[in-house]
Amino acid sequence: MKRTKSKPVKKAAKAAPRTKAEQRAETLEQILDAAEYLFSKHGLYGVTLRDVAQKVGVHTSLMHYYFEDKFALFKEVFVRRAAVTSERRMKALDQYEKEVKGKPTVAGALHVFLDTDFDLYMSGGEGWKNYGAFGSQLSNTPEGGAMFDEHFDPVVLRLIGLLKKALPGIPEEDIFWGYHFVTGSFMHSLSRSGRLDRLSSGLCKSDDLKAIKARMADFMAAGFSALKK
Amino acid sequence: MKRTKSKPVKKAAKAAPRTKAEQRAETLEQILDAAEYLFSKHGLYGVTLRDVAQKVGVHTSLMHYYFEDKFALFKEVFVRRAAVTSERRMKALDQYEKEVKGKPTVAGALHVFLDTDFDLYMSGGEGWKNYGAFGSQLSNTPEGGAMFDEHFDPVVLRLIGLLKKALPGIPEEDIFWGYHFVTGSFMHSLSRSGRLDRLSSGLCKSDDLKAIKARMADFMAAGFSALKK
DNA sequence: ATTATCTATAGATCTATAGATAATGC
DNA sequence: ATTATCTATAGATCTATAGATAATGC
Repeated sequence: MKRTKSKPVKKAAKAAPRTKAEQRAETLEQILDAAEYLFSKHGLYGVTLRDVAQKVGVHTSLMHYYFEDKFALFKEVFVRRAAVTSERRMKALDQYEKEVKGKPTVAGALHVFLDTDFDLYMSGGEGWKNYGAFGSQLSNTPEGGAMFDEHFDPVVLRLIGLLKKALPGIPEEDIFWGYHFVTGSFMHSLSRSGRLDRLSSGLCKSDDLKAIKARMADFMAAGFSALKK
Repeated sequence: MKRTKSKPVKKAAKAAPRTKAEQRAETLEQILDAAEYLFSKHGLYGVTLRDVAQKVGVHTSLMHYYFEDKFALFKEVFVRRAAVTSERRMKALDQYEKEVKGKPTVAGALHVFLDTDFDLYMSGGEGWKNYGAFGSQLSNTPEGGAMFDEHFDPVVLRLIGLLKKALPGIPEEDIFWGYHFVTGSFMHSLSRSGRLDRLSSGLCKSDDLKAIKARMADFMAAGFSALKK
């Protein structure tokens, strides 16, 4: 199963970068973008450093100039945007709690947690879409586990805290299970795998994040209410 | 990131198989089991034919005797159990519809669809658990899409049909979106990634399919009810 | 003077095939 | 006589490094 190689993405007539620092930053970003795209399609082991270099339009050995090895590149792809989304969500949850004066609802907290990220993936450009697919693959992977923990657990625990406040009668483990369902659906949505398109004969498009955002938080909030026995 | 090689799994003192057909079947099964395990950990590209051969305890070239190439082996791992689960679920849904005399409920249909499979993964032994992790990785992958479609769409459309009956007022696309959420959570559960264990400080175990089965169908059924506007 | 990029290449896999050997089957 | 398994090996990558060249920086 030979994969079709993608065309180099580097601009033919690149405006000469002024300083070395700028050039470094530019090349780094191009490498990370190319790697992100390729990893999102084929995973860590399905991409070679040569693939990445070719897509950027530079020599393979440059990969080792900027990154220790392939796994270091992979981790950097993960970390680069993980910091952005975590911070955004954390701030949004802080603000939400302030707005509701410490009395959150399940639907409210879920809307903030999910919609904030959906907005980012919807309007952040190709890079963020690729990152979503990249992360969704990783999330169902043993290798991915540890990376998610380190970078996302703080925000997730922030959300869990709000859900506990909103659901005082519910056993803690039920809230974790509820979150487990939420994150599975959310990650699957970011994969935009195209399965739903074929399953529904085109009625729904799996890359229609707007449609998903419009439904997901309320769907899940209702689910939480079913945990009350 | 060198992975630790797993020990060969072949019995030291294997009871000599009687016929060639039996021997063939036995070896095939060992190869598929080993491949299933390894693919579930590292994905298609993260496993070499040599890895599989070593785990079985035979020579690499035997892989090519039994399978055209690596992808053929991968597909066979997928197909082997896909047929089993699809048929089981299909029968269970048929029986359910008969029992309720053509008047299904959302919760009822989801319980049959999900619990039937959870039972299989819970009591089917190591092989089925590995297959669950294998499939969950695949489900968020572009490569996986097409394979799922072919083998699972019929049962899924059977479920969708029941949900439509149970929710006559709801637009068809909402039902597909609801299913999208269900399958994301379900597949994530089969990954048993261990993330939830760490997130919840051990309160929940991601391989506790019994706990998931006890909550998921009702959680999702409540979610569907939120789609009514 | 320092840093970004490329050339050349070693060493380690990996896939796949041809052909030999060992075990079952009439 | 046929089929299961192994030996040996070709050819194609892949990662990683050493050292050269080209571009910026004082």
